[in-house]
Amino acid sequence: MKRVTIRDVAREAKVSVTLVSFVMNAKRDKDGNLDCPVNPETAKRVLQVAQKLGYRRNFAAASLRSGHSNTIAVIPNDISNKFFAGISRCIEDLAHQRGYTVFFSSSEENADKLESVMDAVLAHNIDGVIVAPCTGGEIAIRKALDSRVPVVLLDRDIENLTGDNVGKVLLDDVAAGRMATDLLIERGFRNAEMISYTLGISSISERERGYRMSMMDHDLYDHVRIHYTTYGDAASDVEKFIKDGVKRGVDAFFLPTYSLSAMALAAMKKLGLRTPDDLAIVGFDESDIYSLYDTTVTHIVQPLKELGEKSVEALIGMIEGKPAETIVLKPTLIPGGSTDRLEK
Amino acid sequence: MKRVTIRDVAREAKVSVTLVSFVMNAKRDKDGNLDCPVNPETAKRVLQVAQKLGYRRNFAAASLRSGHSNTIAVIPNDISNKFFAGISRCIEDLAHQRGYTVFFSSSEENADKLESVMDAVLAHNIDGVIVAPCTGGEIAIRKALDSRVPVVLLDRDIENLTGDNVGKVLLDDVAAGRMATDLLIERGFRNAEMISYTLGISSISERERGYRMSMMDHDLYDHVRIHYTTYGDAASDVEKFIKDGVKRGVDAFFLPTYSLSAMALAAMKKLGLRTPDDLAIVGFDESDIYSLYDTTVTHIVQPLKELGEKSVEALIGMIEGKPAETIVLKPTLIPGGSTDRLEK
DNA sequence: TTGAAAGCGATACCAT
DNA sequence: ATGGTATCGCTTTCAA
Repeated sequence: MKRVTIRDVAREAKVSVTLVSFVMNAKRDKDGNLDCPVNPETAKRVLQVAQKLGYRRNFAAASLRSGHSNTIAVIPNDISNKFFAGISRCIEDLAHQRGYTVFFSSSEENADKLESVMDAVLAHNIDGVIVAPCTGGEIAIRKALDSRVPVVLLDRDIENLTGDNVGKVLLDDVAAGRMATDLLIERGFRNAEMISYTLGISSISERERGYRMSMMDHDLYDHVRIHYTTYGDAASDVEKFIKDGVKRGVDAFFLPTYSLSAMALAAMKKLGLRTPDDLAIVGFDESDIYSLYDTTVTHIVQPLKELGEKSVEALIGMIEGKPAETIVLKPTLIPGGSTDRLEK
Repeated sequence: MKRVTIRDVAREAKVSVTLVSFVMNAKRDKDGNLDCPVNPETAKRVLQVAQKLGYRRNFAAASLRSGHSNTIAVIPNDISNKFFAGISRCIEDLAHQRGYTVFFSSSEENADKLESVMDAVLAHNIDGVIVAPCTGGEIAIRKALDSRVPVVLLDRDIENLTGDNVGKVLLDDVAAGRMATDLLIERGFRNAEMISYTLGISSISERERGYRMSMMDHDLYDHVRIHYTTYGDAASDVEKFIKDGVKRGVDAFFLPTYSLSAMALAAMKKLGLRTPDDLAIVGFDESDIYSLYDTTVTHIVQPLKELGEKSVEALIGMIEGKPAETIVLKPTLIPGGSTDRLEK
């Protein structure tokens, strides 16, 4: 089955290739009419012939000639991460609806991988990129900007990256940290500590900032303590932090990512600690485990759908020449049993 | 910054575009030498100039001319599904290593969506497709085959789809169903039932077959019972099945997918039932909840890495002209507390 | 080992 | 409203 080209359609419909091209690119307006300078009769005939012959546009040719591809790339830091799995779907839905194809490729929290993905992206004439940058990702992102490809930073900010080709869709991470800590304090857990990653990523450090601010506001400066770990060491470190913490009289932990939350719950199970009796817990992001753990877990959720959709809108806006936007969305706190006030 | 083309490089290096093309496409052999009919000196110069000018191949042009794209598409039924999130990464790693770019797009368990994704895929000159078909996906897949694009069916079989352009990488689902049921019976849970989807998908119906076979082997024919639900109704149906089951004296349930497992555990929590005391449970696929639930949950895991890698290998093999393969991999059973033998 | 030139299949510009 | 044609950047003969 040889490939059907625009020329075959033109010949069969007895019109020029130009006409066929017009028709194939015409968008339907709300009345279902083709909005292009073509006689409706002719257009209909072309459409029928195209259908009959099984014509399919050759993207490579279109992209080569026009310089754009109607394709955007999404580069999460980790595709198997529940947060991004959810967001991906929203991004894809909206982008598709706007006539864009979406291309996913994870950076796996690695700057070199991000750079190689970015090279592929640029080689593919991709019109715009949504990226959750990993540490050191600035170089790769500047490559895109140098090639005049607009970028939306999703979830993680790089502060000294700005310009009319850089949009941002972020969570109000300070508010998230504050919310979590405020709740703990209000419920009587005044000795609340935090476990965090030494990742150098804006979202996490802002959550830390929120925690600190809340503690200060409540005159608990002396109790501020953030324990740091890395991806590799987290499992054992978290267990250690919790064990030591309980010994020292810590009554609550705030976990600013899903992975830390899961590890904390696992560690508590292993250590035979119960929540909120031995330790109150505030986790992050949505997960089945929060509702199925021995006690339901209080956690902070991000507005996935909005994050995804806003980033697509911002990106397509930029592709179409609108100025870059920075959008900051609010988190929500879902209370569970893990922060119930203790009877004294 | 205007785009640098092969011609710019040729001019600067004082060679023909042909030479540049050769050099840019040459693969390095194990000694690091470029395997192409070009003087090593010249090649080196070309490479340097390309580097200096910041040359990047224009994929659209290459693909238009050569007819292939070194790109494969992966179409899972649900990208936010943990099983596919894990497998995606393995697929991407290996494909990338083999010089292919990977393109993900979910069918969301919807035949129309699959068809539209497939259209996009075919329009993009994609060299091959790995797909986990949803019900009714046969039409879309035949489209690919009609265009001579090789396909690998991953995880789910369509039996009457065969040919030298159709590879298959599947789990031995009958064995999975058998394993689960054998374990239950061996541990004394003879009144084991199953909850399943009316999806018409091979993997699930084969798991049912395994369950039935095991029950028959143990002369428990009278106890065979499979409850059916749909995605939409699952949450409430599962709860109902479990509640009724316990009343009727059912002592175990086998849940043949992750989502059913999660819902069963949630339902039990809600109904105040404990495992294995009130009901033994065998779940499917990996999840944090299996280790963090009140009692650890026995479950069956699929060899994600192998599934991913075999499918890439099979597909690339077909792209390069090798015959199609069918590969069936074995599941593993991870015992947990949810099937502990009850003291009488 | 090197180069010239012919397309791949669209789009875009300029005519009509 | 419709058509002619140059062109996008590369790969691929074929010839030197």
